[in-house]
Amino acid sequence: MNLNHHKEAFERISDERRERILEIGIEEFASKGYEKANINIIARNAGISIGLMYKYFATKEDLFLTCITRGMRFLENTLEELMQSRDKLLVKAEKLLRAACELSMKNANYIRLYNEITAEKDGKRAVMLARQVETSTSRIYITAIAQALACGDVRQDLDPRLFAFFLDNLLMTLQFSFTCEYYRERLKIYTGVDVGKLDEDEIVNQLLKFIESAFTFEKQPSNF
Amino acid sequence: MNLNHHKEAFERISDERRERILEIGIEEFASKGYEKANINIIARNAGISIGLMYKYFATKEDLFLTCITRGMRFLENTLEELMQSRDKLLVKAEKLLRAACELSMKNANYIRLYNEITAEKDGKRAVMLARQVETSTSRIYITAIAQALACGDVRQDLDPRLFAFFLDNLLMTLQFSFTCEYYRERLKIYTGVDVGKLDEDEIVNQLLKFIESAFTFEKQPSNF
Amino acid sequence: MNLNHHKEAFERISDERRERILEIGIEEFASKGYEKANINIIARNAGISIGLMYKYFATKEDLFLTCITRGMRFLENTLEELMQSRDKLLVKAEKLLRAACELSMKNANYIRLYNEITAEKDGKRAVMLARQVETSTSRIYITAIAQALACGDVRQDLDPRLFAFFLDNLLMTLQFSFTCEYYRERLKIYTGVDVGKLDEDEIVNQLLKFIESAFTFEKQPSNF
Amino acid sequence: MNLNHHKEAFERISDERRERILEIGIEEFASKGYEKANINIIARNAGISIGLMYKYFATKEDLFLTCITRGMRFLENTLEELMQSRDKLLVKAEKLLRAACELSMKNANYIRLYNEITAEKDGKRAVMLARQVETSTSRIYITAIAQALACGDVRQDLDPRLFAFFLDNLLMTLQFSFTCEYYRERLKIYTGVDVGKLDEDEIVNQLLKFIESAFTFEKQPSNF
DNA sequence: GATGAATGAGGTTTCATTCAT
DNA sequence: GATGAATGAAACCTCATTCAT
Repeated sequence: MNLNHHKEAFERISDERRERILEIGIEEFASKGYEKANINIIARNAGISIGLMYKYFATKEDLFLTCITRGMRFLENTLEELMQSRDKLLVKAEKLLRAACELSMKNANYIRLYNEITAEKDGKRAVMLARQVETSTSRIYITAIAQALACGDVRQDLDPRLFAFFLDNLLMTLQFSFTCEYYRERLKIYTGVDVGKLDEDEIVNQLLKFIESAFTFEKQPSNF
Repeated sequence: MNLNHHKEAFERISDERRERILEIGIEEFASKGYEKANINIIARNAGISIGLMYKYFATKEDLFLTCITRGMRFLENTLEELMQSRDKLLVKAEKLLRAACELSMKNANYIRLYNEITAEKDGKRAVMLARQVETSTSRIYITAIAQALACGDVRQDLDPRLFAFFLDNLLMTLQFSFTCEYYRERLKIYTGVDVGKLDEDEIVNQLLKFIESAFTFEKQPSNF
Repeated sequence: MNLNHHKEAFERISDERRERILEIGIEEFASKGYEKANINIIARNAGISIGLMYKYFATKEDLFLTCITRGMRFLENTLEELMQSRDKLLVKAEKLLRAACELSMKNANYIRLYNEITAEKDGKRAVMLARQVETSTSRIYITAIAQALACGDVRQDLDPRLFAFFLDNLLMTLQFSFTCEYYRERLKIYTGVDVGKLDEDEIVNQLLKFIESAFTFEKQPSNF
Repeated sequence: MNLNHHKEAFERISDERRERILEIGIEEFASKGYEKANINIIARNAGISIGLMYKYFATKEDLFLTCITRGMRFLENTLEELMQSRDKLLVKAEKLLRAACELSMKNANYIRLYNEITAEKDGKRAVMLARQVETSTSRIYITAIAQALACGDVRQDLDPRLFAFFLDNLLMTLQFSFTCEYYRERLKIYTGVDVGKLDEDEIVNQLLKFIESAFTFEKQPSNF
């Protein structure tokens, strides 16, 4: 699995230029989607010639993949930082949710980019992208839950892998709901609240309750 | 909100042909995405000329919207049928999860199509699509949860709208995980199990636990 | 020179339907021009099927030519009627001008159709059209002027053919100026008067002066 | 009123290429009309790719408008040069007529292009084109006639705006008659002379008489 | 005679990619 | 290294015309 989708020349340029190209690329791909994004426009907005762009990236796809790598690494780093604390799982979960809100404000494009790749149709590319993006993230979640399980902090009948999966599903959709057009409208429909007047704290609090109960309570035999 | 995106002529043709066009269209849009889908290919595969296609639909977008309407209505009907029983909420939830699995086998393309529209980038179209797709669904969930709340079947501190939202998030991602390339690989990474060898029952069972606890247990004061 | 551009079947239908088809056709060709006119729309507006249209006319061009024939014959008849009086030339001229105004109100589409054919680019079709439309008209003008010349009603140094030509040029452009989009705006620019507030009588009076002097006064030797 | 209908890139290319593109474009539009003109053919004939054509012009219409602007500016300049002399009106008129003949030989396509726009059916475009083409021209004529009126060189009862209008009508139709297919055949019919054997001088001379008398003689009371 | 569903060639436009300078 | 002019395949869409019923 090679994460390098750029040519050598791209490594030799100044950090500033490299950042600018990726930032502009992410903005374009996140706001228009892969197909509608225009590499000529990215080059212009980044202040370099299209010819130079092709000195850095062999194809549009390679530029896209490099943007993805960059964006997803950022999200991953944010996650890693949060999760390496010694907090209990649900404290981490709360931090995660708060961080998700903050990311949605400050780094919406990274999340939109993530949304774009979750809709990838090409089988091979989807597999490659998923491995690149999800491997490390999933490990972090699974490990944390496994630890919590070992400590007895969570219900003993849960499967760490699957509960990690459900947890990430909730986090992912929450982030999409704060940043991506379709999901934003969907959230509005569910809450009945107009966009902009959304009480994000209330959502986080309720989701926290949801997760907390899901993770901690085992069902007792009942007629329920 | 007009759900009719076809021309009159489309209503006059045989059911068989109408179904065929939509089926082929859904297949194309679901497998390639809107931009890469090719209406010439859809026409050819549906066994009609491109000119005739344009007698039925004014634009590629209209064909797409008609496919969406068709696919989403199917999913909605399936949901409605399930939810109109007098079962308790968690029984319904289990039925939902089982149905989601079945849908993913038999009607994968409908779900892939849904996945495609959740990545819509154009603001106005996203809003239109979300309203068309989510309005009825959200109402069904919210109503069911509100009833359960009234009956005391679920924890009293939950917000029906938000819990409906979380529930649908879990269901939606589950379905994507069974049908869409990226999500499938992601699920594989989380479970560590090779695609095809997936024990879907185990996933459903765990998710059911997850949901059940989330919905029924209120946290008691603790040092947790 | 065959003026029949329709199939036999077109002669066998009721006058009413024949009139309707031509009227609608003239409307479409006059308002959109030949290329943009849509024969399917003409059929629909005329209340017949497109198949039947092709029973009456072999091609779009044939329909167009039949519309032309019809419209131009009407203009020709109007002219003939006016000119067969025993009035002096300038009285006829005045009648012509008044008639031109009236035609522009009541039969604008015929004149717009005439305008359309004056822009014909295809050499052969242009020749055919000109012969069909101008032959009789020109003869009428030339004859009238020749008679006036013989009677001594007009200056003796004029060439009847060329003065007929100039006269018709003035009449034709006047009619275009009352009915065709470009010429209407052009007239507005020349007169400085807003469309609709145009004093058509004043224009006719001035043009009459213009023509009268042109036709009647011979230049005397002068230092002018 | 923006006369710039090209993209920036069109300004950066060599004069030679710019001229070639416009020349070829004018040729195509003049000979086939707007609808039938084919930009792929224009590009090929101009020796550039279709992609490059679209680097210069956003749409077919923009290319057309740029051709128009170019052609009409040429005609306007020619007129301006002629009319800025201190000659008396009728001397100018004669020069105009002679120039019209010459233009018809050397720059027939410009006049054919003018003919094409006079048949414009779309209201808004017609208005825009008329303003672009006729504003300056009309002013030149009107001013010249107003001056002649002030000097007593022409009859005192003429309206400068309308007589300018009539004069231009005669000039315009004369030019069309020398260059445009339909009008050429029409002229042939009026004169009875075969194309090519036309005595243009005789036409000009007669038209000069026509105009001269129209402009200089006031009708005296008569029983005419 | 009458219908209108069906055809498909052809035109406009986009944009990833190349390459001479 | 850097430029950006140039390419051309490919997609959407229109509409004159055909033909089975």
